[in-house]
Amino acid sequence: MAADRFIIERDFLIIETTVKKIIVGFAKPLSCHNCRMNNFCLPLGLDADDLDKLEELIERKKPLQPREGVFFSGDPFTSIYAVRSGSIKSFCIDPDGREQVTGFYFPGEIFGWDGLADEHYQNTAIALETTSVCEIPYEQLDDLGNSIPSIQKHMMRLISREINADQRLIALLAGNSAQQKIASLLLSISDRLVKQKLSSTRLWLPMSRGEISNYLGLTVETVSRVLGHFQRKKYLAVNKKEIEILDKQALRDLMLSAEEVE
Amino acid sequence: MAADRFIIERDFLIIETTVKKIIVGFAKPLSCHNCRMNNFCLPLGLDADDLDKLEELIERKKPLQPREGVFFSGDPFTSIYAVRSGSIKSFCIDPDGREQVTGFYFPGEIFGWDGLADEHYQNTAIALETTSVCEIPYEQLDDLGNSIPSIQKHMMRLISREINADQRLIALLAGNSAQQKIASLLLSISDRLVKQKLSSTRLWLPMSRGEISNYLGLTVETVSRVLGHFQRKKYLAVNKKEIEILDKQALRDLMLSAEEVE
DNA sequence: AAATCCAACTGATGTAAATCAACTCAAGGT
DNA sequence: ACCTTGAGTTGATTTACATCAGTTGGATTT
Repeated sequence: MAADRFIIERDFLIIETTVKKIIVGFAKPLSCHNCRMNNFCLPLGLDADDLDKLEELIERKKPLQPREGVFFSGDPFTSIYAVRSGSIKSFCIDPDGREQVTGFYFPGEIFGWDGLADEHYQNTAIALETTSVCEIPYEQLDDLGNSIPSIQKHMMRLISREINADQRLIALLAGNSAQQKIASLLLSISDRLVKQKLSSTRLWLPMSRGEISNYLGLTVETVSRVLGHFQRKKYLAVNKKEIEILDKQALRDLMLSAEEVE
Repeated sequence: MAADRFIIERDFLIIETTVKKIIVGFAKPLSCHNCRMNNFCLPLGLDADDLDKLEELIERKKPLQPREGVFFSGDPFTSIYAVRSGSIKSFCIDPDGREQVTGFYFPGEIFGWDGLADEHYQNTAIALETTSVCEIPYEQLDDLGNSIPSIQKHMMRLISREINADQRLIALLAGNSAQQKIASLLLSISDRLVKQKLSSTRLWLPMSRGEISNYLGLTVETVSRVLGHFQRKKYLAVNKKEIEILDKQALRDLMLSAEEVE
């Protein structure tokens, strides 16, 4: 008990007790200027002046605990969000009550656009791990867009990115085998980790096997078996949620053709 | 040969010869005000003044022949399009060269947003039948949006609709059986025909079985068999591309639960 | 340290849909 | 009137993945 102390990890201010760590806030004042992600997040392509104005409306919330929700299906649409650190899963509930994962979001990626059309979020978004997000109130963003055309244009481009991502997923789901789906997801996550200046080959999956299988339209057993198969073929080294990509080219090749013989 | 004459069908001016009809243009000056679709197309929610300004930039192109392209994957992004009559299929080419249908668009629906993010269309869009579209040059639309906030807001809402549609398709592809996928598509098309003030039960599919199967991640044979099955169960009457929905509730029930026994 | 829990993995079996292979039929061309 | 072509359907067979049924191992509780 006497051992409790404050420490700093990443951007977080943390109380470390003998048994666990509790994130209590940010270690330093946050701004897009000093954000690791500013090269491809919301600020991308904005000049310093516009960025300053945009900054004023961004609210940095206190970090989310794992499984904590950002917004829920049916909530009135108020804001879009950027992942600052950690990861987010977004999912909707089918008419028959089943959950369907529609996306995973990593640092620098924007989520929440789905609520714009009818002013209520269609999806629920929850943190997969300890996660911090930047909230951008839409009404204010919209006002800013009306006075600064470059921000407006930028915003449209960001929404369109979501369309592109969704359509890539559609193509993946409609026309690929279990192996191709999983290879594709791993390569996609790997690419996105590079943007965080992390290793492209050693990755840590924040989501469970169940969440992966749901996202890809498979079962947990199949995901498990395919990962096992990739490991046996020395494409991967798998240790629970830790994955090392040993042969990225083999995974890429898998996307292009039917699998070579065993 | 002497029998050639001009006739008018729908909005089209047509030369009728003894053997075939050729569409040569529009029968009357076109405007959103007199468009059958104005209740839920681009104009939705705009007041008369704003609509007038929007109208000025809309180009009504001469009707497209079946299979004719509107834009092609890789083309520079210039415009978005609204279907005025007929239907459009949009598709992309996978890394491995396969075609993947990403959407079907019916009158009043907008397509082309996918090109916004990187200023080149990701998809190719072609007419499934004789089709007329309204072209809205994006640069001008954007300028108009900058001076008229309501148009801006409206535009964002339209893009978000595309996201919602794509995510519904993701959920359909990831978690449903062949029967559920096909039931869902038919119900969706039926709903959209109602907006054209057409029958919700007698419908004509402008796309081939191959295009349906590709869109839903199935094979032509499966589509054919499921339609046959639905016909035997008296859910549908199928005659090539003509479908009559006999038991809409049965199709809806299919979406909610595993199928009842044969 | 034993008991509980749950995510992940593995094996045996079942099945929905893919694949392979005809066959039908309407449309167009010669 | 005959031949070709391609979309659609139907049947037989195969297969990839789901389902069912344990087992394992790490984390949490008692």
